[in-house]
Amino acid sequence: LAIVCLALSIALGSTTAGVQTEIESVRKNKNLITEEQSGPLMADVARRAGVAISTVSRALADPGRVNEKTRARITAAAEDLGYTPNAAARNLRVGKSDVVMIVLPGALHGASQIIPQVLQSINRTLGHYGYHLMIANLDRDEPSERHILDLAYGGSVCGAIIFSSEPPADGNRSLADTALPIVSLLLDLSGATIPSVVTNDRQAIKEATRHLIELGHSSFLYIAGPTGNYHDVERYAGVLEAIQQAGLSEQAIVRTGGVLGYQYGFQTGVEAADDFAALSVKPTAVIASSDDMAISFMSRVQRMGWSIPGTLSIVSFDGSPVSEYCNPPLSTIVQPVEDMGKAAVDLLMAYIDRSDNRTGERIVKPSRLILRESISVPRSDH
Amino acid sequence: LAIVCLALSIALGSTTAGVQTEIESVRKNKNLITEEQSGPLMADVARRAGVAISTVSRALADPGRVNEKTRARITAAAEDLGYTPNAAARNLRVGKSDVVMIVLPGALHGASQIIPQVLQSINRTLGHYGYHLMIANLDRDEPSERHILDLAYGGSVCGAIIFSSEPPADGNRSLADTALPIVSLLLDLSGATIPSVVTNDRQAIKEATRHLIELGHSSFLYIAGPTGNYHDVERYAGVLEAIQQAGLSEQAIVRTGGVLGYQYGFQTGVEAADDFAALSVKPTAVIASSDDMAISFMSRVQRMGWSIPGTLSIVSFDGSPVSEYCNPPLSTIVQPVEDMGKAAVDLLMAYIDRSDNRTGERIVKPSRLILRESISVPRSDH
DNA sequence: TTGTAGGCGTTATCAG
DNA sequence: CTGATAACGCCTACAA
Repeated sequence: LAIVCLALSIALGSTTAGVQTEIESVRKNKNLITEEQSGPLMADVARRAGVAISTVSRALADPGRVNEKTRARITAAAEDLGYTPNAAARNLRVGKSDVVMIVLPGALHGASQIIPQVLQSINRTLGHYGYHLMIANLDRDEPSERHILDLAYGGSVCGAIIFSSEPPADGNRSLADTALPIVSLLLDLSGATIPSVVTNDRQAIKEATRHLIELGHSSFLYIAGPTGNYHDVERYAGVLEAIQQAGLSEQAIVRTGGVLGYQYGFQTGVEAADDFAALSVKPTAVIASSDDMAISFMSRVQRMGWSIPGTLSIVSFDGSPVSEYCNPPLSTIVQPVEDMGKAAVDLLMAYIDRSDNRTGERIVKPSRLILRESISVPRSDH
Repeated sequence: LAIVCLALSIALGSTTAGVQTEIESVRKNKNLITEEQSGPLMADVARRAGVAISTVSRALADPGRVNEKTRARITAAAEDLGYTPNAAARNLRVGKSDVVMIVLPGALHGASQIIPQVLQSINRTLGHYGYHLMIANLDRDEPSERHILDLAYGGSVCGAIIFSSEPPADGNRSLADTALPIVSLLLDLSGATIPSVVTNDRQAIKEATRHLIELGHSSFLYIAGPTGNYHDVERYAGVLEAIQQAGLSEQAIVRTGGVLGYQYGFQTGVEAADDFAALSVKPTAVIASSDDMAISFMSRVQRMGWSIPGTLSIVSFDGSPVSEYCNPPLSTIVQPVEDMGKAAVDLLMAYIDRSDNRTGERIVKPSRLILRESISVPRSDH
């Protein structure tokens, strides 16, 4: 006990002998075993300001409802003691926490490049609202999913953002079935009544494809992300629409990739390069569903002797920062990740505040094609 | 109330009429305003299993100290009801939370490439210990730092990992002064009695430099990270040691970069390329303190007509996944990020469990140079 | 082995 | 405008 108070008085710096006894007296009847470091309590602040605990609570939470003079005394006392309210106690009392969790996919696929940006944007926006961010890594195994669900069902979090993955579930519980406010980011789950913030995958890649067609390309290699994945479905559909509207048939596209379970997209790009090499008749343009794939594909294909964009044009999806510094600089569809992160938080906050029942709202933040040197007119040797 | 119970009985699926009344009766005297969704309570489980609340608590926390038969009844009841303990209540009672926070730097510098890996490694290891991970984004401004300190002082977290940044502080509080267990990751803060998990920045880059010297290089461009930064200091020192041991003078090194405040390292690399172009006598080798810098530098310098490694060799630091797919593939010093993340968690857990006073322990996980095609013997035209 | 009772630090209701 | 008081849901001596 002496050590605790000594430390405190040192921290407080100066004439704090009075404080020491005050705190000590409050602590007298505490269980001596549990007693460790925990900081000053609201009771300590109250004592120092010469008011009741409840008044301190009010002064701190709702400064309007307390006399200006006493409020000043109280905040001063709190400041002096370095008081910080105990979050667990508050959460327990009000039945709600101030943390939101983000569920990240275990395998990053193409997403690895943009995760730091998304996290930063989300966390910053949450901070603005006074909330904190908890990470839940979604390895698709039982203990990991249970861990996540415990957070939701145990009241540790008051909302969740699901990043590019399906809602986790174990035997009898599922994130989707909770009353917990949820927003899906990147994946469109609005059909399952989960509000979603997405980009226009299909439209954006359709326009990129149309651009290639206008340049004269008529045969394509499409490098797919994990088959069946929402993004894969949407993006391939976009390519197909452009092809068909140009009067070409689906035969104009060679599909490769599609393997599930790679940690990064790079491996897919490497294999796609081999697939390309094995083709008897080579497409003149490549559409990759992530920058990672495009980057490793380019690297391997250049090493095999093809030149980009001389004999092969390439465009991909993500807009990762590194794409600008590839060789050649990569044409890519830039996702507005910061916008999307912010929008997801705003949407989630709206659901939390109004405690609305969930609707299948959907917000679309358009992506935009950036043309760089990886694209040109097709080679003529074919 | 009826709605709540209806939802519950639907969720439970089958013959739950009895359950409904049980839960209802427990809830009878709850404040009807606060009442929202919150799941089944321990009291509900106790009632259903026909035992006292304390017995349920024991059965769940310490299965050994309860009769096997009643334990089975209790876990069955908990399972049926989909019971998940309330985290806030438990934390309040035991005076400790089960979440650890990671403090991330606001500006990512070179770190952007490895953050997802670190996060994943840390979160996975924490999950193994039964802990959760909270993110604290360290923008260097007052509200943001206060936000972080509230987490620590409010008992929201039971430990912190500081990733490549200085401990945050506001007026009277500092993370470093807390009794909170802290581990520094990447930055060596062991001198300030903060246990640290680091890599051998100096030694690793020294060996890389020595390798360049052995190939015949004797003039270098060093692209620095933010000046004064720990990594910058260490890495430059490593380069210098190698140079001097080879009998060369510090004049053999041209320094560039060093700007603080860039979000990514790419910008630094771009400027370094301009600096390189402006030099009247060109170095034959480049040492970049992050992959980001090296990548954008290569891109720009190649565009200016220099070939790599023909006229210029380059090596950098980080070992980001993309480095393998650069053009040419980039020689880089790979940091064992997953190892380091795991080690940081293990170390933190040790401090939490033993509630040791902090010592200045330091764990070094060696980095390793990977040689790829961006390095060769120097051009002879000089 | 199980039940009873008290308290963790807040907030919110109710009188004064 | 302020003070006393009762929960919030769980854990843990202590008693049975």
